[in-house]
Amino acid sequence: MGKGTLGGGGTTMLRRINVASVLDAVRRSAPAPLRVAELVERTGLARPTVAQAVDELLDAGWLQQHGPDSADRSLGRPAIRVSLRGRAAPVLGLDVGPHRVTVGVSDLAGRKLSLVRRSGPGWTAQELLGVISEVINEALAEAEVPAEDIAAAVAASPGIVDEHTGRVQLVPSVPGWPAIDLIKHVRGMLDCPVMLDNDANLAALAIAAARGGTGTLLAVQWGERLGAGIVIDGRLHRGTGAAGEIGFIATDADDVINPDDSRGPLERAVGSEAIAALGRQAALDNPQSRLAELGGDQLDTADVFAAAAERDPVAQAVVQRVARTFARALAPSVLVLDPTAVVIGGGVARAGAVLLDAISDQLRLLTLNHPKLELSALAEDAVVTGAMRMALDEVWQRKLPTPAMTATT
Amino acid sequence: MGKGTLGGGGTTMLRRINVASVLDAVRRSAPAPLRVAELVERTGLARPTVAQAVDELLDAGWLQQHGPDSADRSLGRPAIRVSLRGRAAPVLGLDVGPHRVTVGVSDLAGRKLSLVRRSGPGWTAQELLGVISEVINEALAEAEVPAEDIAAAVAASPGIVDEHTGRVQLVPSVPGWPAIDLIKHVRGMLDCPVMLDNDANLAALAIAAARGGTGTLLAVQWGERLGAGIVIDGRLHRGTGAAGEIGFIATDADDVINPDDSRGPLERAVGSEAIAALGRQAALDNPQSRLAELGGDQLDTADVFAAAAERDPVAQAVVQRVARTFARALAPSVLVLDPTAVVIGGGVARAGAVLLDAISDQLRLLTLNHPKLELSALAEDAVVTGAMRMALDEVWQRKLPTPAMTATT
DNA sequence: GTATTTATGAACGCTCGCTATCTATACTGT
DNA sequence: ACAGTATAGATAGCGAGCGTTCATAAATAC
Repeated sequence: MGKGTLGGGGTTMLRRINVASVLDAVRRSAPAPLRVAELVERTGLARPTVAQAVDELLDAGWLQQHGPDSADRSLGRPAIRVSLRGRAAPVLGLDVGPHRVTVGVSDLAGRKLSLVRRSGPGWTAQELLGVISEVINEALAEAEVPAEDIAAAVAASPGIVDEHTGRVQLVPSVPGWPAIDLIKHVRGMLDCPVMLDNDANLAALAIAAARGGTGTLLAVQWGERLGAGIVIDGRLHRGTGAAGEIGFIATDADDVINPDDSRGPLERAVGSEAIAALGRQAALDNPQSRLAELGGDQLDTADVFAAAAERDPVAQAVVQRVARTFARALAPSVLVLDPTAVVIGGGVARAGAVLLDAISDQLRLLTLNHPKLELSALAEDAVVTGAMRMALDEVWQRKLPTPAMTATT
Repeated sequence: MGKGTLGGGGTTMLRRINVASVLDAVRRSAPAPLRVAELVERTGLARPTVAQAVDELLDAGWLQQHGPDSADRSLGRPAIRVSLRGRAAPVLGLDVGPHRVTVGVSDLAGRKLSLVRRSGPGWTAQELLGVISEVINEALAEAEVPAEDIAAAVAASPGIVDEHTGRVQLVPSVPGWPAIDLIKHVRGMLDCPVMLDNDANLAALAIAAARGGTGTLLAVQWGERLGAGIVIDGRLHRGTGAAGEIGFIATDADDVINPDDSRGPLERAVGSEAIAALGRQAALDNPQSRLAELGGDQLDTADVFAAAAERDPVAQAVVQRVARTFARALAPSVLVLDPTAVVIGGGVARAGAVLLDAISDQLRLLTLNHPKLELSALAEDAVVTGAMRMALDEVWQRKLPTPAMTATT
């Protein structure tokens, strides 16, 4: 950094671009190590250029050198192979909910270094901050990463999050929640860029990453509340900040949103609470049914799906009704977005094929292109994984210099 | 172009980047001409670099030189000023519908050079091709642009368009429509990249461009049929190819899509035909009303809105019902997309404030963030304008070398 | 043990952009 | 009318980076 060629493009920018190009090539093939010759081929650069870039990246700690692996025996002199040194810039993801705090630490290549969960019976806002600190420290210790090494952190919170101020706008069902300043708290521990985002958004990001780069994904988080994240070609769609709030979709012809109510019509109709309530009612009306047997007095959402899986007609009717309501609510968005896939995660996703097939049948009647309908394979880790993913994106975007022009407004 | 440094990034790429950077700066300030000193400031490059780039661009015909304008008298030697030479790469936009063909030619800076419309009473597919040729030639003549100069062309067609093959998938109400190969026909006349896209998409692109760069736009085209285009931060959202098909949103609790029917439930409920039908029925039921007076036997969509504007309660009830149905259908998508603005264009948009206010009232009851609701200012030219816009984007994307890395998959 | 294959390392020449200097032009003030 | 001054354009020298080429090292196959 001898000369301060601040904004524009000089010859030193060219070097940075090429170094970035090499780093990017290594990243893409992670975790497989690459030979220099392969880098030459993939980047299209000349060998000395690549070699120089590799040296620089090795010095800076972004790459690590592998000894010639015994398995890779070819003719000629064995090649030096390099791969991403994940610990160069580990990132931290944080999933905060009223009843559970999860923290994950990931290395640059996206490998999980640690994952720590802590559940509790509903903390107050003050207690929560203490728990968060503890869990973060545990996760750091397990990953053997010092706090000051963390290059970026992303926290997930329920509710609508203002992307820039990092404040929670719409309140989840915890008193004092919007008052706590998660970003400030985490930044006090980590000294790195800290971002906050909606949990459904982050889950969507994780699922999209697992599915591969392109296409449009609508990822629904379905539990007590209902939210969705939209990922288009790898980028999160935020709208003005409240995109994906499917919980507030009206279900009845006369439904109206009450802004003071923290739950929306669809949540009241098919949230896990509502499903359990429907089940209880059906069990009361049909005391002989398998559903009534299974559930007993404390009939649960899971019981409804279990009974339906056992072909209990009463439970099946409930599932049918839930699926119909959900599909009718979602169909307009599917028509408008025309997503490649719709993935359902969250607690209700554990219902499995019973629910999925019913929704699929309904959705097929209401849409033109029928997107793939799947259950999230990531289960409850989706949100933390997405948080780590977003932190990773942040680090890479900072490191791989987006060529000046595109950024220029 | 001395050495064929094919893919990678050498020193010649650097030059290209800088030239592109200069060109981009000129483009942004179009149509205002720029002094070299201003270019130096905006690009952050050194003066000799800019000077060389300007020379090169002048030689290549992308820039044109202005004499020192008398108005701009400052101290010192008068500066040479350069601006975009629009005719360096003019583009052509084409809007083809069953009853109307519109062709526009635009220069690089987005100035319209010509716009030719031709209406007819429903051509056959074969006649249509002939009409298209004629109108294109007229537009070229009026713009004084030889056909071989056109750098890109985009055609708009109703129906769902496969982005890559350029085939129309879903059939509009013209026999033989999907059989005609618009792209092939136009390419035969122009010898340049020709693309085909959905008309609602292109209208959305035009409206988004008129509104300015960022944000999410949901642009509804509301006529006999209903479609919408989605533009996110200047980029069109296509989904798997059929995004924005709001015409197929179900309106009644028992609606189901019939894939063989070319019109969807919402179109049957609130398309301009349906509005007119509702009006006729209301007039029959209330022969004394202003609506019945206005419309007479041949009651029209426009009559309904005219009567409503004159505060005829019968017509107002019809408008209210249409607005309610439309808002209920659109609300879920507004919740999911959370757009910055919803703009309504197409024939029904001529209804004006009467309809808009009614929709706005309904939508306010059903969404969290209330997007701006507006009527399209572009009226019937939206589609051609969008087609030209997209052709322009294509030209610029080809000319401003997207730096290798971002493009690499 | 020799030949072959593959990867590494160093030296040369090219192009490009930046800094600094010089020249050209027109307005302004006396 | 003439000199002063301020701004813009043209030119030369410097430094940095990339690409090409040649020589060298290491391991495998015959």
